[in-house]
Amino acid sequence: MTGATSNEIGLNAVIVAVTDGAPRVLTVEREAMTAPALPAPLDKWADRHFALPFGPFEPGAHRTLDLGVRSWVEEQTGLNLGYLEQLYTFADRHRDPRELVGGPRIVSIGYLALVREAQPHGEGPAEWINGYSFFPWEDWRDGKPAMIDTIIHPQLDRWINLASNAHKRARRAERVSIAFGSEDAGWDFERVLERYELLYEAGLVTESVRDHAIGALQNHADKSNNAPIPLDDDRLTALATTGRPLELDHRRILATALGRLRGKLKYRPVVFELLPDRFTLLQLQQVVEALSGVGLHKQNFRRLVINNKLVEPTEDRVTQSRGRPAKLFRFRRDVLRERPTPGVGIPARRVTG
Amino acid sequence: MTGATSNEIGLNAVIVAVTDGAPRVLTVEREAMTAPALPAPLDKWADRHFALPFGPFEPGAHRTLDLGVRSWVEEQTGLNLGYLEQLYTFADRHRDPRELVGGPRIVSIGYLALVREAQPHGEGPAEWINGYSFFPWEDWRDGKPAMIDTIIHPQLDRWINLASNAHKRARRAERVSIAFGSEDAGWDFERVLERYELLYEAGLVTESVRDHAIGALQNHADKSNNAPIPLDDDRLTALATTGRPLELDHRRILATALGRLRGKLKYRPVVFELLPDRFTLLQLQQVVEALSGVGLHKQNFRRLVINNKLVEPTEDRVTQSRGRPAKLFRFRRDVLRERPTPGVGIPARRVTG
DNA sequence: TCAAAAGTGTTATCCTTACACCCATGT
DNA sequence: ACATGGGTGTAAGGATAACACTTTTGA
Repeated sequence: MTGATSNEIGLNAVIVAVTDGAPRVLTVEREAMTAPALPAPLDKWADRHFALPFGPFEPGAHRTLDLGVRSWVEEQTGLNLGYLEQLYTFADRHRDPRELVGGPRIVSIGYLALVREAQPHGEGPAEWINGYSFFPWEDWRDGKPAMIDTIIHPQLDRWINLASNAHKRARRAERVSIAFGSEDAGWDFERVLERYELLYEAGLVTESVRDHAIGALQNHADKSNNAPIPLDDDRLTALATTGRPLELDHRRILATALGRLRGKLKYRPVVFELLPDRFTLLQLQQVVEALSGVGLHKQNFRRLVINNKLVEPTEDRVTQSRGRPAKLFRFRRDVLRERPTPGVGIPARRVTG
Repeated sequence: MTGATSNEIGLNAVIVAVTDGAPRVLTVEREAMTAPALPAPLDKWADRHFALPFGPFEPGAHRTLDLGVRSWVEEQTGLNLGYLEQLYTFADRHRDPRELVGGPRIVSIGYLALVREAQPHGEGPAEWINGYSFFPWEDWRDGKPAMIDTIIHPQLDRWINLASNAHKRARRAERVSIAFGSEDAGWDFERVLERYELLYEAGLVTESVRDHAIGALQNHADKSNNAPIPLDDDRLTALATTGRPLELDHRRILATALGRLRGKLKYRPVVFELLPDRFTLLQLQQVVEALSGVGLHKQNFRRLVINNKLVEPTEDRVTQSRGRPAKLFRFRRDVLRERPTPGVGIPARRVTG
């Protein structure tokens, strides 16, 4: 039994903005907490280590968790958070490997914050990073990413076959087909977390190799007699393409956030938290596309948001645009009172890939 | 500053079953943590004090939070939980009033569990209680509860007018109309938490009076110069009809659970966790009705679940029924693989009230 | 004049809702 | 026979998705 017997509460914030058509996530750089030597194609991540912003929960100072997050985010980055939502509380054993050397169990309460633009931060080594550099398989705006068929699926198939009996193979196959789609199903863009967890379990993300190396593998389901996953060239190539790692289980927290945000788009008007007061319909569409990771059908998108009375036109028009000047719209706050679930709707373009 | 400077982690479980057409919640009875003298119509709650089951999080013994919940629930009640989902983490100052006398800040991680039937518990003073006795205004199966128009709305209107300026009154009015519906909006049965919080703030539930009496009012927004809410006869009558209180903020946790469960019905096949392996469509409908709190249109409900391929018929039929024997159906697990959001759909009957 | 974007119109199709009706069994 | 619940048919209305097309600007 390696379990810690005390615990500590931390707060983690996933702070999201959308700029230049990409979802950006605020990260902080810091010295690595745990840096085992990693095999060659993964050493590109060896120099700099990024984490989600985090801070302690101080019961004496913080009346609520929300206020706690707001307060240290402002201190650390100068950002004044608008929309803020509790995500999930993470507390798995060994999520912080310092437990292995006597450290306490760290319970982290994850938060999702949306800010209007990626202003530069106040002080401290914070940096806005494109969200899809952590999840390259999630961005379908230019069609299905090739890596899904060339790399992920073959590796997952191999992982399925490494299970120790037919029943376990079937379970793995079912999970893969739910998470990554199949003939009859298709891609469900909300299942970000399920996909990340599957890749972690299948040993296809850097964190998985790292945690394994230091004896702190998160998912213990595989203590069973499943065959270990050989670290051969194919798997190494795969590992080099599955995106940028984060410290501890922060990429899992980020996956939780992206999945939640994608789900929420459909039934709550959260996009507007990321847009200026007045915006064009194209801007609105591009923000939705950036977050949902799918390309949208322009005409139908416009009609949906207008028919659903989510926005109202203003008198003004954009001038310095490339084509015909667009009307500026604003969010119609009254929908909140009128409709139970005022989301944006995701009329996806047919995927050509 | 009355803030505690240390904290402790607890786990709370909302354990739900549906029996005899009512959603049941497992509660434990215990000596009151805080029992101020309450005005007359409220003393019916003075004898016995109920709370949600809770237990400590033990980092040494519990590999994950989920496993922690499962383990002490089994110990305390003998129940073997099936479906289990993390709800929310509660940590507001004074949520446990023992903080006022030097106790630590208690951070509670709330869980929702669904069990197949309300079997009697193992040991300990646990009891299954009808969920709507905590939220009488949430049960619309026999039409709109009269109390909404006769009691809640008048009292909320009064509360709106107690705000100190026009802007605050407008904010309150908007919140009321979103939570409780209005001409253009209607009742959104998922907003259970918003409604409970509004009633708490407006001083219309017992907990609000209790917490005020001991100086631990949860929502501090009203430290402002809003007029206090007079505790006159009308308000006392209202308080006597707004349902059974729970210890601490457990009714808030319960409201969170019910809201989440109602939302989830629509896009995840969670109902089946509450039903036996094989069931009739009427049973299925009644469970959905019990949870969502609305009556459903029989024919359309049947077609929806069948067309959506959520269930498949078995060979067997029920025999001891009143009318024609019904086919027994079972959950079609394959939908999980086939459709992204396999929920039940809520084709409500027109409300006649 | 052309590219780039804004914006309109029109279908086919599917899903939902509502209503009407018949069927099988126990009392 | 009739009450109770099981079960089917159908048609109207609305929302969505797919398509084709026009308009207004800057370069």
